[in-house]
Amino acid sequence: MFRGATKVTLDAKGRLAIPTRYRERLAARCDGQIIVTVDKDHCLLVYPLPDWEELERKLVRLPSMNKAARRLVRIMVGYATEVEADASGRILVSKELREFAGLDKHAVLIGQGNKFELWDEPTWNDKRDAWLEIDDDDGELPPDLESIAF
Amino acid sequence: MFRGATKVTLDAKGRLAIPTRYRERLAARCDGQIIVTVDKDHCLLVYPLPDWEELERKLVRLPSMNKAARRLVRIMVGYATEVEADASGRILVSKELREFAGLDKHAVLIGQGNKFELWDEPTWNDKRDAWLEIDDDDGELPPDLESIAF
DNA sequence: CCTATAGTGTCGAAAAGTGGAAAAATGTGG
DNA sequence: CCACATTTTTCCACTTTTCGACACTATAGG
Repeated sequence: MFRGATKVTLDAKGRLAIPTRYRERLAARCDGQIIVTVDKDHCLLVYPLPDWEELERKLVRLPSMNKAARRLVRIMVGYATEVEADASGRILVSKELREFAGLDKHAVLIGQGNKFELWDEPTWNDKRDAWLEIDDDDGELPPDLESIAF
Repeated sequence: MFRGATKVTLDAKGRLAIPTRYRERLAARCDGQIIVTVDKDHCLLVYPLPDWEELERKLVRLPSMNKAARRLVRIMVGYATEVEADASGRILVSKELREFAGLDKHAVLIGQGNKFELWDEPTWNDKRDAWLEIDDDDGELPPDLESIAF
C-alpha cells in the first residue's frame, strides 16, 4: 500500500525523482517498470507495471458497444506510457503527459494504495480546498460510506 | 499491446516517422507491412498487416443485406492502404487519407492495443477534452465498469 | 561538525528526426 | 510512339533531441 503526499520537482527535462521511501517497494513489485497514464480529473496515475496490466485487462474486456466505456479505454490506454527508473531513481514524464496534467516544476505525489496520483501542485491545492468545502450531507452518499466510522 | 500518446509531425510529403519505441515490435509483428485506413471518428487507424487481415476477414463476412454493415465495410476497406516503412522508419500517408482526417503538420499517434489511432493534434485535444467533460454519473454505465477500481 | 545519502543539474555521445537532392517511374501531349 | 514534364520514391546528410553518466549541492542524521 502506497500512502502519503510528497512534494516533488520536475527538472527541465521532465524527470521526476521517486521519493526514496517508495523505491524499495516499487523495485520489489515491478523492478522499476512503471506505467504513467492520465486520469479524468487531469492528474496523472503512476502504476507498477503488473498492477496496470491487471487493470488494462479489465478495461479491454468492457463491452465495446458502450460509448462511456470506449471513451475511457481510449484515453487511459491511449496515454499509458511505459517508463523505467534511471540509475538515480528518476522517471521521465513525457511532454504529452505533462501537458495533459499542466505540470511544470512543482508537483505533488499522492499515494493511493496500489498506485500514485501525480498533480500539479497549485492545481492540487485548489481542488483539495474545493473538495473540503463541499458539504456531503446534502448529497447522496453510498450506504457503505455512511456506515464507516473514521 | 501498443500504448501511449506521441506527438508526431508530417513533413511536406506526408511522411510520418514511426516513434522508435514501437519500431522493434512493429518489425517483429509485420516486417514493416502496415495498413492505414479511416475511422468513423475522422481519425486514421494504423494496423500491422496481419491484424488488419484478421479484421478484414471478419468485415467481409458481415451480412451484406445490413445497411450499417455495408457502409462500414465500404469505407474501411475502401480506404485501407498498404504502406511500407522506408529506410529511416517513415511511412507515407497518402493525400486522400490526410484529407479525410484533416491532417496537416502536427498529429498525435495514440496506441490502442493492436493498432494505433492517428489524429490531427488540435482535433484530438478538442475531442479528448469534450469526452472528459461528460459526466458519466448521468449516463448509463455498464455494470462491469462501475465495479472496476482504478 | 562531519559524513552519508538523496536530490538536482550539466555535459557529451549516440540516436532519432527532418529535409533535401537525385533517381526512377508515371503520365501527358504532341 | 516518343519526348518532356511531373510526381513519386529512395537515399543521404545535417540538425536536433534524447539518453546515460557523472558531479555537485543540499539536507538530515549521527
